[in-house]
This record gives sequence, C-alpha cells and structure tokens, in this order.
Amino acid sequence: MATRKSERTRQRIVESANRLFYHQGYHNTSFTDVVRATGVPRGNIYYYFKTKDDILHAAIDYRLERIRSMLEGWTDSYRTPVERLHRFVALLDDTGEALTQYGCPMGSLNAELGKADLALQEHAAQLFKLFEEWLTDQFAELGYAGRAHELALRVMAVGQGISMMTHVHHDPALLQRERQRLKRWVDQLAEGDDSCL
Amino acid sequence: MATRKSERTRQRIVESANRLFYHQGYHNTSFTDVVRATGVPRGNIYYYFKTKDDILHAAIDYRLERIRSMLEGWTDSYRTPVERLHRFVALLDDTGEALTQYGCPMGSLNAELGKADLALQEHAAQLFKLFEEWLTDQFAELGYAGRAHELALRVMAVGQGISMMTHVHHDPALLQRERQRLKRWVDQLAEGDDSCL
DNA sequence: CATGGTTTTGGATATCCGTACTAAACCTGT
DNA sequence: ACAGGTTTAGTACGGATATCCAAAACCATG
Repeated sequence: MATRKSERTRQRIVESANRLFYHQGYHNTSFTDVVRATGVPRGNIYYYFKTKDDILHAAIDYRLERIRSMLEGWTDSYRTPVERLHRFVALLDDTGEALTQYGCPMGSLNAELGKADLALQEHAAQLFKLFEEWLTDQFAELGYAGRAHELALRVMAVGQGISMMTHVHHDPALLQRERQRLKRWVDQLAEGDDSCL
Repeated sequence: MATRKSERTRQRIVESANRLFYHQGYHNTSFTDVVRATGVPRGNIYYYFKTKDDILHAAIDYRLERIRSMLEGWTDSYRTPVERLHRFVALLDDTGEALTQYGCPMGSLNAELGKADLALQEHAAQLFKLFEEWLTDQFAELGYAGRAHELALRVMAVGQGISMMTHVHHDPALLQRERQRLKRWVDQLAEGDDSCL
C-alpha cells in the first residue's frame, strides 16, 4: 500500500545507512550498526530490503537523486557556465570538515567497491557520471565542444586528487589552497586561455 | 632464534596478505583468506602476528621498505631531477592493469583506513610521506626551493586523481592520456616556465 | 466492527570471524 | 642422542555476522 509513514521509515533507513557507509565504510558497517543508528528493528529493515547490498543500492540511488537535483538547481540558479563551474569547485568546501575526516563520499565508496563488489561499484560509478555529464555540458557551452568531456574528466580527477590528499593528511589548508588553484584554472579556461591544457 | 626458514615463512605471510589487502580491501579480507592464500596454518600465523591488525602493520612496513629502496634506486640511476620526476610519472604505468582494476594501492588503503582505523591510517600515510619527501627534494633541486613541498603535494594529488578516475571508469586510456599531460607539466616546470603554477 | 493486507517486532539460526590453546615436530648446540 | 628453545599444526571457542521467521499490531476499507 505504501503509506506515507512507511515511506518515511524506509527513507530513515536509507539516510542512516548512507551516513554510516560514508563514515565507516561499507564492509566495516554491520547490520547491527544500522539497526542501532536507525532505531528500526532488524526484522523491519528486512521488510524493506532483502539484503545489506540492497540497502547500499538504495543509498546510492538516494545519492544519485540528490546530486541530480543539486545539479539541476545549479543549472537554474547560475546563468553562465563559468559561474556554474565555480559553484562546482566550491563544492569541495561545502563539505570541508567531512571531506577531511572521511574523504570524498563518491571516491571512497568507489574505491572500496571497485575491489571486489563489481555490481555495486558499477552502480556507484553513476555518481561520477552524473557530475561528468553536467561538467561536459558546461565546458561545451564555454566553447570547448570537442574537448568538453576530456576537460570534465580532468576537473573530476583534480577534485579527487585534492580530496584524497586532504583526507590522507587531515589538512584542510591543503584543501583551500588547491581549491583556489583549481578555480583559477577554470578562470583561465573561461578567458579562452588554453595554454595550460 | 629467527632462523632463515622462519624468516621466509613470515615474509610469505606478509606478501600474501599484502596482496589480498590490495585486491580485496582490508576489512573484506578474512583471516581464513590469508590462511588459504599462504598455505600457512592458522596457528602458525598467530605465532608471527598477534592480531590481524599486526599483519597489516607488517604489510605497510613491507611496502615502506620497498618504496624506500625504489626511490633510492631512482636517485642513483638518474642524474637530473627532471629524469627522476619522469620516472615517478612513469610509475603510473608500471602497474597499469592493477591500477585500473584495484586502484592505487596507497590511495585505496588510506581511504579505507582513514574512516575508522586511525592508528593504521597514520601508519599508511607514511607511504605518501615517503614519496612526498623525495619529490620535494627533486623540486628543490630544480630550483623551486620555496615551493618544492607544495609542488610535491600537487604532483601526488594529480597522480591520485588520475588513479581514482582510471579505476572508477576501468579506463586505461584515460590513464595514458593524463599521464602524458602530467609529464608535459613537469617538462614545463623544468624549463622554468611557472606560468601554470 | 470485521476483514485482509501492510507494517512492526524481536527473537532464532546457522555461519563465519578473529583469536587462544595445546601438542607435536623441528632445530641447534652439546 | 639429549635438552632447550623455536616453529608448525590443527582444533576449539566465544562472539559477531547476515539473514530468516512467525506472530503481533496496525489500519484502511467493506
């Protein structure tokens, strides 16, 4: 019947599990952890999800949806591709402390799943693809039609590199420094200066 | 008494476990996995290592030692800092297929441990620090004394970004493309062109 | 209120995990 | 070949794990 309340319970599970998976890693998070964090009893969780993997799938879908609407919002809120790219770069800062402590949510998840959970990893890779498509659009609109996708991947790579280094060294200063550098790089591109491609 | 044979057994455990941790992740590798992979019976492994964590500590030490001697070798084999930096960049290629399949060994390990195993992560971070110190030396010798460490971190970040993207998309072509770009960036720096700093 | 599907509960289960232990086998110096 | 520590080997154990189940509670509709 899918009542309102049941939908909310399901959502509560997804959000709690998602947070746990991010903070502790997927394999390091037990079913009991999820039970404790949500307050929802075991059996009930299994009423909504057949397996622990299913919970992660749902969590990934949840993230996908959030990213989709975030990007949509950016597209609407900012008129020029440069502003949009700036907003993207600023994303590194939105979640600054979490990123320092737990790393990039997408990167660390893919890194973990990529080793031995290929089905889950493939799903998680969609998170990257969402950003990449959006970035590709922005670069295309900037006039880099042919190289737009390549540039998108590069920006993602730089973001991942910054995230990883910040996490490894627990150093928010590094994050700030390199984020500003990335921003300057975007500015250069916007001015048509492709000497650094 | 530490005979030769016992030392070899210990080493066999460390190397097998190290491979497993890389290929499957630490938390996703069980003690039984290590037993099966090594052929060494449970009890005997516990003779050498008190806990599973201890095995990982030993594996990290093993990696540290290998990296140390690799870098030493590079310092000896190549005269100029540019050649040495080129050798570093080429490292991305040495392990190309493995990198595509399992990600960067250092990066993925740190990402996993950084979430909830701080003591182990701190140890694993030494892997990064080794490379960073060596890179710092090379940049200093290139004439970038003041910014040498910053540049070292940046090169590491770029390498991590490339590794992550290659792994996420299972795309060796991306690896090649971005590796060459990194090489060109190093060349620019070597020529004193710091416009892209 | 009665009916029947949906949701909630918390305990049961079988398996797997890391670790402990004990006894046997193996050396090495005498 | 004897005595000592060292290494090997297999098994045992308690706790944690993911999953399952059966009964209770809920709740919309007739």
